[in-house]
Amino acid sequence: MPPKPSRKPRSDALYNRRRILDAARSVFAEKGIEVSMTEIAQRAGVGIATLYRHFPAKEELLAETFSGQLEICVSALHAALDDPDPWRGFCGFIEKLCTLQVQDRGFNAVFREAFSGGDLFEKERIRAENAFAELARRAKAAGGLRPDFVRDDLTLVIMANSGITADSQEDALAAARRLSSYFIQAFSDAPELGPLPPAPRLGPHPALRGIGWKGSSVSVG
Amino acid sequence: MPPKPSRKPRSDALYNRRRILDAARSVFAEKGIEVSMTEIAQRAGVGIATLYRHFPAKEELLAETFSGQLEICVSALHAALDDPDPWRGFCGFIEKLCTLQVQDRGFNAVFREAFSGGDLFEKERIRAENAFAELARRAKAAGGLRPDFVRDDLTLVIMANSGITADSQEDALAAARRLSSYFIQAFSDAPELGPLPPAPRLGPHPALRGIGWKGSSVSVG
DNA sequence: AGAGAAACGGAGGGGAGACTCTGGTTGGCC
DNA sequence: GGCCAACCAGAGTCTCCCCTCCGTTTCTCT
Repeated sequence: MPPKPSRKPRSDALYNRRRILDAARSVFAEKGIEVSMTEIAQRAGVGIATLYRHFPAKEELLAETFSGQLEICVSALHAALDDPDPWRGFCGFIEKLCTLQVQDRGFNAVFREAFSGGDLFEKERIRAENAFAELARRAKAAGGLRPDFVRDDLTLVIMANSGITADSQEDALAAARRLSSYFIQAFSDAPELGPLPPAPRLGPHPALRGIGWKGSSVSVG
Repeated sequence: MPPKPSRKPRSDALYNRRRILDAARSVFAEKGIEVSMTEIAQRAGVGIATLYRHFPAKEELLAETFSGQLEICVSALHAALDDPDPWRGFCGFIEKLCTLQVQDRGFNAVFREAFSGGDLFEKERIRAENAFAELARRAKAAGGLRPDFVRDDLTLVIMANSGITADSQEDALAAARRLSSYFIQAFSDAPELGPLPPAPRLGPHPALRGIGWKGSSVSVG
């Protein structure tokens, strides 16, 4: 189809689009990608039809919302590649990845999905995987990373980290830090007993839930 | 309420109850706890009302279905405590735990929920946590387990392992084995570069999905 | 074998969420 | 300033899922 020279979009449309994306980012980050489109529209202060005019399906809203986060991830990877010490860059990237992932429930889900078979960001994922493979190669050559580390271990880290949840940001962050620290020590080819970050408070937290059935306890009615 | 001396249940009722539990176990294991009650009833070969007669709420069906799995877990913990080498028992338990969890998607979700704040198996969870703390104490005292390992690190392992998925049982099992091996090496107080289990094939697997929106790709209709 | 209660099965109530249809409203170009 | 298309908003549809009501079947006890 030829590029229809449609007039440039109206200013209110651009304004609403921005508001929708901001609302979606914050709501997805806080509650995950299962929140309803209605809730996002309310948070953005627009009608549900306006939301669907800009993003005809939820998946497109997700893609648009998290492409920025993905860019942050990719630039963290490039920063790691620019580090003169590849092993230090590798460790920093693992930590940054875990941190980014745990601070945004929506990004966590989308990112995990992308690395476990989804096709949402397939092109970007493959580019990032290749860059990471290069980082791992250098870290093995320069020393620090164990030689039997493989590319799929990155997926393992992402999947494992995606399981981390807590009812407060601080707890989740502490858990992600501790997990990444354990991973890094396990990935090291000369493991010494380095100090771990403080232990996270993970459970029990009676206020979480999240499976979604009706009754809240086992009381038989 | 006094124990009403109701007559013993009918044979067909017991038969159906057994069929329902078998079907629930297999369907939950295969597809997770989000499957509909209708699907479980069909798999069991009973009507939906029969299912609800035996288990008035989905939560009760889950509890009944997975109490057996939990028992397996607890007995694995006791076996670990009976091992004359506490560190070996500890490592075996971590591996067994990861294996059990990844082989059953339903158990994975329920177990993860129990350890991250749910109250479904709260009593059993607390008992198991205390037993595990004793195992960890012995493993520290006898040598093997690093001294800064804490009880909540068990929750960390469970949460991390709950993130593992793959589209085949073998891949998931391989991933869980590799993850638990990494964990054990990170938990060791005298880490030596032991061999890892073979690397898992985790992604990309185009057939997974699991988020649950309508459109399957980004094609604008 | 026959009565009666327990169990069975499917239709449907109630709610939630993704997505559209129909008017009213407003910004951009002449 | 005026026209008109683009835009906005809420009510409505369609589907799915948890759970219940009621007529029918089947087991059990005598």
